[in-house]
Amino acid sequence: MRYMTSLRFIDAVAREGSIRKAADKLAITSTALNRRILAIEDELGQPLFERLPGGVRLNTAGELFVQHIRSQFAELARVQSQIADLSGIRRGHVRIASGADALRQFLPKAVSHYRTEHPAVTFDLQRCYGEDAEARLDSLDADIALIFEPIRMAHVHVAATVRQTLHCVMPDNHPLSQREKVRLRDLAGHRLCLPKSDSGIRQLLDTGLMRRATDVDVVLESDSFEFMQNYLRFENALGFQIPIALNDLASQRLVARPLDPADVPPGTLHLCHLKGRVLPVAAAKFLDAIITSLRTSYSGDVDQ
Amino acid sequence: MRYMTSLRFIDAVAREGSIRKAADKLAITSTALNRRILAIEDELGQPLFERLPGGVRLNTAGELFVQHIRSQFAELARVQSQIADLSGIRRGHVRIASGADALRQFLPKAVSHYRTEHPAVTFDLQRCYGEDAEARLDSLDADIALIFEPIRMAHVHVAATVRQTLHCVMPDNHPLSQREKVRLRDLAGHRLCLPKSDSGIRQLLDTGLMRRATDVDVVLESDSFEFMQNYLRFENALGFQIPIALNDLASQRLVARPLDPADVPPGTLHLCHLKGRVLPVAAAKFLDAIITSLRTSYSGDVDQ
DNA sequence: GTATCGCGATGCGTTTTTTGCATCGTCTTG
DNA sequence: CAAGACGATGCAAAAAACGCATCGCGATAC
Repeated sequence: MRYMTSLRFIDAVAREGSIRKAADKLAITSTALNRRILAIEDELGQPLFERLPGGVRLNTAGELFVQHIRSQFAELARVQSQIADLSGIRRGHVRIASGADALRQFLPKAVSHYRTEHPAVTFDLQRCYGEDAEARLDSLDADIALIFEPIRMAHVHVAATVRQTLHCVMPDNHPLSQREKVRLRDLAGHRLCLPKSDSGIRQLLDTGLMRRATDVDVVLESDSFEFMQNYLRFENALGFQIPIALNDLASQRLVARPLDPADVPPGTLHLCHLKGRVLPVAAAKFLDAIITSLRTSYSGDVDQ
Repeated sequence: MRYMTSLRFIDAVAREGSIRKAADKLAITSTALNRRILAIEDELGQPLFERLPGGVRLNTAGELFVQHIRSQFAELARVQSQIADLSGIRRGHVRIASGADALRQFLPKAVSHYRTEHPAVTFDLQRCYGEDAEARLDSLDADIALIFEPIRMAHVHVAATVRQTLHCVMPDNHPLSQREKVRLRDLAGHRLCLPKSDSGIRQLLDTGLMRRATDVDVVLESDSFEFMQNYLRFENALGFQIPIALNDLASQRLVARPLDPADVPPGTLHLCHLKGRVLPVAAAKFLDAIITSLRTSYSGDVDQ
């Protein structure tokens, strides 16, 4: 939308922290950009940026205004999506922030399936660490977030949750593969690969291990399950993952066994959007679709 | 705000139902206006207006878009007000839709008092009949509405209510002026002036009269209490009003006596704004102020 | 302490966009 | 059937936005 150019520019400057850098990204000269900002500040009656020697930074008024700008973008997108929906062809753009878990297996399937039905809908998948997913909802850089334990920020709305029992992943010839369930005390004496401590899986494991004071042999920490998955065979070690992130382990000659819920409480995958926000049609429908799809895959474990 | 010009134009065309008429009002030529609209429709990828022989009319998409535009205006006003508030100036504009009742006495006092404290805040008082007040909230033409019985539309939020006992107004030498309270049966044999049937007062009276099947002598109906007030002495008749609308009756040699609540239920004055809307700071503060002021005047009868 | 570098602001000529005028085609109305 | 009002469009003038060169200022490097 042409008329929003100045607003987009301000948003860009706020993000870059420098008029010249933003101008580069926007492919205009810094003078043009500078003057647009001065013009808006003039109309508003007060500055939006503090001028620092190394660039600019939003002041309080600017903070408010940029927030307003972003919500306008989101609103416009919603209305456009709604209007497009009128013509029968659903078009639109869905921006998803997710941890690595859902990005592995579940989201690729879900997105591709949705796109076969609505080819005019495009997607933006943002891989997030820690509470970044929630932050992106907040800054309106994402419409939907899939977060596995825990929810830290107050103003996200959880549309649905999926309980996920932690699984222990191991080579198919590992002694523990004989068992149906793995208990924490079984882990003693085996080599473990753990996710890094900011991951939800790790936190669940830690509380379990803490409670049982189990002595374990952690040989490796990584935030890439990809890596771990390929590593396990070499060391004949144990990894951990939740069902939603598990794809065909068989082809890699791995198996997954659930951890006893008595030892490690099941974690929760949260499907969220920003509280109080009305999602664009495309995003709302996609959210519906994945909730339905999760309900069929994890029937008893989905709550709305 | 300059960047909103096109949006304001679209809003104007939607209201006027004709590009040429809107262009006149906006003091530009119809060609310029026409082209702006074509440009936006082009960007949006679909038309917003149906072209009729006598002008234009919003189509469904346009309906959605104009609604979006108006909410953007309101949002921008709110943010501006909030930003202005930061610098301590507290400027702003408050638009109030009200029935005649509160406009007589209460609002003039309240507005003038508020303006002594915040001289940079300006006001727009809209006198409304029937459900027009609610409609103006809905179309974002008003920030606050004061409505005396009943609330008809679903999407107004009632910030506070004031119970108002109906009073009987009469010349100070009228026989009924001797009583502390007036009962409905006392009205028999006296001449009555009633407000018109779409007024809240009339509806309360009607239900009361209906219930008691009281036989009354209605000599006059008017929707102007001003008129009635000046008329009562001539006929030695009885009028009806709620306390908030009563000003110095003494100077006109009139008195007011409450109707027994057993006969006529007390009415309710509603202080409303649009549900889900965040009011501009100035409007919100003013609303707070009048609620506080009502609380001191009608202590027991104010609910929030 | 000084030179240098990067930043935002500004004057000025140029380019792009917007506007107004004249005019067209269409539809309703008398 | 003619008159009037409406929105659309070609074209020239006016206005706005832009890019270039340059200034002043503060931080940083040496």
